[in-house]
Amino acid sequence: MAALTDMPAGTEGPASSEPSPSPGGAMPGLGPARQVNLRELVYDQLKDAFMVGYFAPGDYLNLRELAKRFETSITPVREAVRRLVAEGALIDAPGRALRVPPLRRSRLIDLKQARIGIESMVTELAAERATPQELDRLEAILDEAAAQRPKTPIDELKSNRLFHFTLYSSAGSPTLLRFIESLWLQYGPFLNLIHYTIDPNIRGSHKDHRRIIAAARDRDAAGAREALVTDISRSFDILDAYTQKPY
Amino acid sequence: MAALTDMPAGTEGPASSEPSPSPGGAMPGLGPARQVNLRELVYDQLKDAFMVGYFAPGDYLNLRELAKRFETSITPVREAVRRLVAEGALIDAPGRALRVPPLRRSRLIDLKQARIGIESMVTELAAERATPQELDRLEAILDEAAAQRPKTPIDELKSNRLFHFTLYSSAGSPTLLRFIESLWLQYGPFLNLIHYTIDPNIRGSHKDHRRIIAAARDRDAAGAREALVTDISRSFDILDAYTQKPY
DNA sequence: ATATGTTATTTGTGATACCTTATCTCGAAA
DNA sequence: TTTCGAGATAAGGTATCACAAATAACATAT
Repeated sequence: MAALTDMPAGTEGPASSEPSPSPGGAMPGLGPARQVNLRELVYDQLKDAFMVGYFAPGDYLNLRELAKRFETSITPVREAVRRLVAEGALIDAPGRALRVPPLRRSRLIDLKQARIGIESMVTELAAERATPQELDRLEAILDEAAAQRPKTPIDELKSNRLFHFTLYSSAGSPTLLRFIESLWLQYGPFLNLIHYTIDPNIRGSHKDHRRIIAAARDRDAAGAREALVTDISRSFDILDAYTQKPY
Repeated sequence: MAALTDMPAGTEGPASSEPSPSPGGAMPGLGPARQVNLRELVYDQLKDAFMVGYFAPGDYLNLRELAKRFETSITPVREAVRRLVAEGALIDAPGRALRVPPLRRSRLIDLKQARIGIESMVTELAAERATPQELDRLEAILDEAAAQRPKTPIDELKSNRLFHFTLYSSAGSPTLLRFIESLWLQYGPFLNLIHYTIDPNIRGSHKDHRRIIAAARDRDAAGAREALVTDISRSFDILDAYTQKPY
């Protein structure tokens, strides 16, 4: 079904919500206690799996099998999977089957174009609007990633993802941010190819990332955009070469 | 629950698939007979409802009630609604409620920005790639709409939608097209305000549409983009004025 | 041996019952 | 009169069950 044996652990979310002042004063700070539903839990795990390239293009998914893995009934799995279909990470294949979109050159081109178009737009916005604190935070993410060692490919992916989405958040456009999530979800399965078929040791794009931050500090939107386009283009070029090679 | 009494009828899809040559020769041309599932039917109807402004910002939806209307169990309704949530047309409101996103100025600005950003990008692509036949088809859509009379606001919306999506299809980017669908879905409820609260007789944007076609014929991507931005901006300006008025 | 009809199995889809939680209502206490 | 909490009600979430379609495996006939 998939290329790996174990499902990756979910991303550890941002610490928690701020502790509210307790009414009595002696009481420990308590926060809201809302519980999230199974649908969300399953979706989040599947999303993380996609983002790190757990699934490969062309893979078939099976509701009952997933339900067994998540130890739930198929209902929450079904809804999570349906959402992934809505986001383009999965498609309805002939015969009621659920499938990770297979590798097709035209799709790769389309995705690349969409990623560059939207993410560069959002990068420009972020360059114009990011506060110095936000830029420091971005810098810290890169420093942390650089210091981390040993660094697995998954670590690399996670810090890369963290950097990009932190950047994009500064643009202040929830709508476009959602689309970018969808794009990364669709892009994820290609990472599987990069990891397990092409080159397990592709170098990160720290240079480009630093350039983006520097440009943003100068409010140089065009410069930030340019660096971002370079960043995205690189990963797609690797894949593009792959689609031309005979299997 | 919503502003209207009856649900709008679904858009009549493109005629059908081409008839395949029959094996015997004497047999009438038979086509594939696949049936679509209830989830899709419900979703399509809800989508159309959103697109024509059937729901107003802030409306609450109720699964059981919808199921009664569609004469299905809540399961297909639930999945259709979940998809709409994934697409941003609905949100999970406090208390497990499903709600059409309420009108907020920041959201309006974000949507406008996203629509202009993405749709102008796709318009440029379409201007560069559209075949003469496709441009003729666009022209025909406008002619047909102009000839139609009497023209209800819904008719106006439908031909407007047909024009835009036909245009965008020429860009050849399924990924971006999906995002635009999502944007229109999110924009839909604002139409409700325009229709029933502000001005039921807003004039169409045929001028801009003609300009887009003319620019595309000249392969003038920038010109097409400019006309499109004008087109989109107009509708948002009306709403923008509304958000400043006291209710 | 190949082609074709049949059966079994798998799997997504739809319906339903039950559970949990949020909200509302009403009444008792302050 | 106001406040607060118990109970009632409603609604979404989850688990199951039943169904239908598709596929695969099997068998039979030519």
